[in-house]
Amino acid sequence: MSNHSVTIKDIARILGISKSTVSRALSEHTDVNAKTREKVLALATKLRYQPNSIALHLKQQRTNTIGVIIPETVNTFFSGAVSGIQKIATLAGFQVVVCQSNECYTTEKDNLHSLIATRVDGLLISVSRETENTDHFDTLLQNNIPVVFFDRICEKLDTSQVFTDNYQIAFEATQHLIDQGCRRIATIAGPSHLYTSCKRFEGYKDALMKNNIEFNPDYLIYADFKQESIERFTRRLINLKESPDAIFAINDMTAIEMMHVIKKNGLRIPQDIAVLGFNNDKIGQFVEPSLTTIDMPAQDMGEAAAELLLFHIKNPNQRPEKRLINSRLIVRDSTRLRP
Amino acid sequence: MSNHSVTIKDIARILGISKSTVSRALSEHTDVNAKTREKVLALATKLRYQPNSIALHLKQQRTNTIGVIIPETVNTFFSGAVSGIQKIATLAGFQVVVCQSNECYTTEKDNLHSLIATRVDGLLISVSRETENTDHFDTLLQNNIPVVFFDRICEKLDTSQVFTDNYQIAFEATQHLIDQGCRRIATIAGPSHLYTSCKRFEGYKDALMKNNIEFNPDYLIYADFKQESIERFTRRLINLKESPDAIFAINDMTAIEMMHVIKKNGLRIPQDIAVLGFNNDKIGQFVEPSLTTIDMPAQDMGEAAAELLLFHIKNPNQRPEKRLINSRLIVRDSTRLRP
DNA sequence: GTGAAAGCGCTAACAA
DNA sequence: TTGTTAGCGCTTTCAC
Repeated sequence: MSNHSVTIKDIARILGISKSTVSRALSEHTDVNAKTREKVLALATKLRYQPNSIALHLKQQRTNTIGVIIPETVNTFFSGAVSGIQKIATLAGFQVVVCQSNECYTTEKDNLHSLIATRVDGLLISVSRETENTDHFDTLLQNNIPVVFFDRICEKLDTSQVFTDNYQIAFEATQHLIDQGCRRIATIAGPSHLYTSCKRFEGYKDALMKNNIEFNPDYLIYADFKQESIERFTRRLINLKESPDAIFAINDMTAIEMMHVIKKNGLRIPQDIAVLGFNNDKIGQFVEPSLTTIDMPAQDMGEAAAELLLFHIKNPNQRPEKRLINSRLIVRDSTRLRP
Repeated sequence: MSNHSVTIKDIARILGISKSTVSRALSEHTDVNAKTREKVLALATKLRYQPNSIALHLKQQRTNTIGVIIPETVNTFFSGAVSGIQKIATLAGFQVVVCQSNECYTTEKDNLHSLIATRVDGLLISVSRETENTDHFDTLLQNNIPVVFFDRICEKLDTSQVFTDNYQIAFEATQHLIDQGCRRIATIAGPSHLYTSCKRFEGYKDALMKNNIEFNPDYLIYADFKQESIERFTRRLINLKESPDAIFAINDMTAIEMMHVIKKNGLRIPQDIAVLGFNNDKIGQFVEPSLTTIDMPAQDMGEAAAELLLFHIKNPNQRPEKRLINSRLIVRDSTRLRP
């Protein structure tokens, strides 16, 4: 039985004035007799009056809440992004409801519908690995619900988006490997319908092409991370007749696990195989050799996405915006072959 | 301009019946003429009617939302716990609002107040590292707002709590080090007002005592993780006249960083110094040597805490419950000295 | 400067 | 079975 919370009605009754006067006194806006206001304010604090936000929401038809759909929290990139989102949201007096799709298309749909049902004022979305069809997002556009996609965006949709230069940085990373003397560069690719995977793969291929290195399909691993273990496909790579001299992995955890397998098999890093990660997890500095990686500005992306969303919430009929956030290559020992 | 959403009023008007009949038809509960219901349902789906949950909340004085306050998301333990919470909440039709205290006392207070202000139906809390004074939580008890503390609990408060056997597992881990032949066991302790730190330290000390090993204050490091770097205090340990032969670290990240420093200084693990972590982060398997650690059932704790909270939300005047979830020691190479 | 009344969308007690 | 009415807590227009 929650403490029978005090309402403006109670205050009005006790003070012998009307609800509306109390409301006005509390809202500080309209003119109301200084003495009346004082009395109201005094009683309000005495009674620990707390405005009922639900009633406000109903009145204003807004919830001061933004919904977030991400693949999974237990991924430092996304938890970093969420931190950025929360920071901006809190500053603006908004709550944040976070849902995880667990990389699953149907869960993502469910998340979306439940967030819409609870009437969030806007959404921040990074799509799941499984999401090919994006029809479920049409509701947002149709109903004019503000939405900003970030990182794993949907290019086709005419909404605001915040993303990194996946193509550019993958190109740069591949070029770095080539500059170190690597020629047989393996990579792990996510599903081609996923924005980030697709762009990164293009950057990788174009870097090869620019350096007149033929793309070898044997060096491409499709990671669905479901059945096949990282150990298994790392072994497969190592055992190729012409085994790769570098691996451009999809994230740091995968890179580190691969390094582990490579070392177990008696190969040296980077001399026999150079390894390059993605994400700049803190741990990359402490493994041996330290891991070359790409720093993803997770927090910045979250902040940018949240700012953009708040802008759209406050200014309903603005055109969508695209915001690019730069990532950067961090070279460490796992790829250092030349001085 | 959000799409002028349809209400029961619209349906009623179009069908020429009353709002209440529409409400009843939709709620499937009370008896209403089969044909009327059909018509209502048909029109509702045609118009894509979505009940306005805000109105419902106002009516029912509940929000179907639970608030969560954790130190930080970018910590695999807490993000794991949040996953467990979300799983249970979703199943029960509840939303989850997560706030981070960033290990900061005042932020925790702010989080608490903003969650109370938005009228969450209950709270799940793991206190910040800075939180010594717990008076701010009294509001919850006074206003009868259901709350469950988890992991970093407040023992004094008469509320439900979910925790692991910190004392027991620290004892066991220390005993394991002793069984490996270690005698000079260093440890890193968090603030003594923090439940987990305190219990773990007691377990550590009691294990020493039971084995007639005197506790050496030189081997105790107070980690506030603010000014002093892990590198610096690892060095300090190594350079002691009688340097430790084992370190029981506070979490896996710290353990791994310390391992890095130890190896850089030419010492072998575990021969010169054994290292034991806490958390069972995935990465522990892939570092060299692989890291002995303690598996914390993060997801399980989150689930248990959420279940308990939902129970209290549904059954207002039940007594608080304490729930213990077991953790377990995972022995790997970083402490393996004897067969 | 203040009060009365309507209304946000919904449910539920009471009448018919 | 259905309609009327009141009310959840708040803001806001319109009188006075």
